[in-house]
Amino acid sequence: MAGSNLHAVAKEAGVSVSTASRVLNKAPGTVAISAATIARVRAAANSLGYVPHAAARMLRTGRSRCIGVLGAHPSFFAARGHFTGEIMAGLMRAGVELGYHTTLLTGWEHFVAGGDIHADLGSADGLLVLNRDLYQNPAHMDTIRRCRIPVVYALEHPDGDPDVVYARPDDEQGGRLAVEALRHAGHERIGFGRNREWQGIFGRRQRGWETAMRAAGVELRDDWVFNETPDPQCVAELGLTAIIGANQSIGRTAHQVLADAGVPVELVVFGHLDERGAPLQDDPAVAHDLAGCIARAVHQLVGLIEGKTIDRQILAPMAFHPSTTALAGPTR
Amino acid sequence: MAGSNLHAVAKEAGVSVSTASRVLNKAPGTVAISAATIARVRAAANSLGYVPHAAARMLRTGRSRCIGVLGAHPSFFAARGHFTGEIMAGLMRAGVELGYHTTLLTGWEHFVAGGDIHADLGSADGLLVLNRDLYQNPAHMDTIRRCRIPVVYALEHPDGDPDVVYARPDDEQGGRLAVEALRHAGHERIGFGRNREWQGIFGRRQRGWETAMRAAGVELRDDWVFNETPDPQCVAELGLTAIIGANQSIGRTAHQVLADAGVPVELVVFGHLDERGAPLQDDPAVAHDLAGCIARAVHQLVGLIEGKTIDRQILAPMAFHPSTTALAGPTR
DNA sequence: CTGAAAGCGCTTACAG
DNA sequence: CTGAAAGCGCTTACAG
Repeated sequence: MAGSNLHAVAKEAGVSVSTASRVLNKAPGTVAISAATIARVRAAANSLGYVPHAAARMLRTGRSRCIGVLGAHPSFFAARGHFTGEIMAGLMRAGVELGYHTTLLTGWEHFVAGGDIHADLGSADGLLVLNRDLYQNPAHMDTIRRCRIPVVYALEHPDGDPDVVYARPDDEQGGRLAVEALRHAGHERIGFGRNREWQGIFGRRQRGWETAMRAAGVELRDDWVFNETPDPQCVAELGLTAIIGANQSIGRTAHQVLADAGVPVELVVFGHLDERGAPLQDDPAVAHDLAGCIARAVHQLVGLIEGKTIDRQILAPMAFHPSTTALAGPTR
Repeated sequence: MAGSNLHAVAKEAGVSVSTASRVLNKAPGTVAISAATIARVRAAANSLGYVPHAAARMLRTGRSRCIGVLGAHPSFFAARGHFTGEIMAGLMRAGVELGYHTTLLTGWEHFVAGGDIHADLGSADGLLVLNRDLYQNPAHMDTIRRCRIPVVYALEHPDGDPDVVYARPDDEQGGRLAVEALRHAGHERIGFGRNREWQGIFGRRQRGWETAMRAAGVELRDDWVFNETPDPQCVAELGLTAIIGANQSIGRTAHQVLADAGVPVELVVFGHLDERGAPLQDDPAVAHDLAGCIARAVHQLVGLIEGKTIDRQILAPMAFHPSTTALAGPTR
């Protein structure tokens, strides 16, 4: 790199290495140093383009200012969709804010193959887990625990453990929001479409729907929930006039299938926002700020690393975004 | 981490730290060590769960086994599309193969804001540039050069510099491929649709189209290329029977606009493959293996870092993927 | 074939 | 207010 080290800076400033280190590292006021010394060391560091050697610092302090991100299998990242971009945006934003690096733990594949992730985690001060396969496997969890570094979960997280730290969208509240929007437009009989993926997230969205529907005094039946694609005849018989899609694709498909079968329904989906906060889908949607959520998780993690008190369980509220055309009322 | 160090391993094995280090690091046969010693050190390291301290090793060797990835602004990652996922997949694949970590240089935003990226690059052995804003700015290039670490470009790269190292899809060959496919179906008058984004990539695709068309003896005119959306009347007058879209969105839109105006054309787009190598779009497409390309770029970079001889300019061939329905011939 | 020693660059008690 | 010294864990000439 730049090549100059503390020794050179100290020499240039005419002070000892210790003093140079103190000037450059200690928060002003924390330690007594003369103003003249401070000025000379700063000037020397500047003129030499001094950049602290990260490895040396880490060896000494035991901190790398680097967090590991345990994502999913590459094929997940390679899946269609907006997902990865939001995650990246959140990671970078928080990294810049906090002065931390972000390492993709490329060892993940080794890890799930029964390999040893210790080497990969070795230089991370903390671990951000974005992966639900992981914590559902006790052996994997044990491996992570042995690393003895703070762990924060985003997106999905182990349930029922009060010590777990996470930040995620409030999917249940999102489900209630979707019901509210449709009820406001006059709908009373509202179905819920999901699939068997993402049990945690889709499950919470469904629970929100259930809660809001029950609160509105609607008698729910199991067949108001469909998997993947609804049966138009069944929807017609149940008299559903609207559906909520646990994601955009499920909602879109269901909407289309029903329309084609002459059973039109109104649709609200769970969707995404773009980087300017505008909804990414044309359908009316309940959406979360995923990038913001990831960024908050990183803040939690750095808080843990640095021993600060933090909110250990963050639920980020979702918001309803109407489409360009207002929600229509029941047509049947 | 695990807490045990070389010292502990050496003690357990009854050898010196030097010997333990040699056993654990030198390639077998490189250095003379007795078989018994090797066995004892290996056993000790295993039983203690020894993991080398990355920072200490780096401080000593000056190598971090970590490469920096200078991507784009988060808003780019957050854009719709398949892009980021393929990049991630390529990075992870190569990282695992080569035993290198991958650091997202979160300092990019600081960098373009005129900040100093040295601190971020400090611990990277090499730099992968995925960003075209960067090398078009002399000041940024200068900053990178001062880091004195090897640099490899993927996706886009500076033109005309014979020393530059890159791996990217062969877009020009892809353009020729698209023409071939359409000519094979009987088309002779083939237009090209692009926009003003991605000058480098779209320009090369266009150049491939030009080359193949000229080679086929077709007299090209400037108005066979349209920006964003074609003028149906113009297309009809020119007698174009097919178009090539520089990406899927441009191609799709143009195809639709022309069909709506009663000027149907056959369409081939530039597209993507999913992680199993299947095309991601319904239209007939010329597609590249972007993840593979990124992985090859990482291999180049690690080759440079480790002083091996490498292919300095890699052009990965693209392939034509017909859709489920074969290409139709000219209809007008 | 093996070990003792130096040193990578930094931070931090400790001693003035 | 400042400096000399120890030591983080490792690798590698150097000397046996």
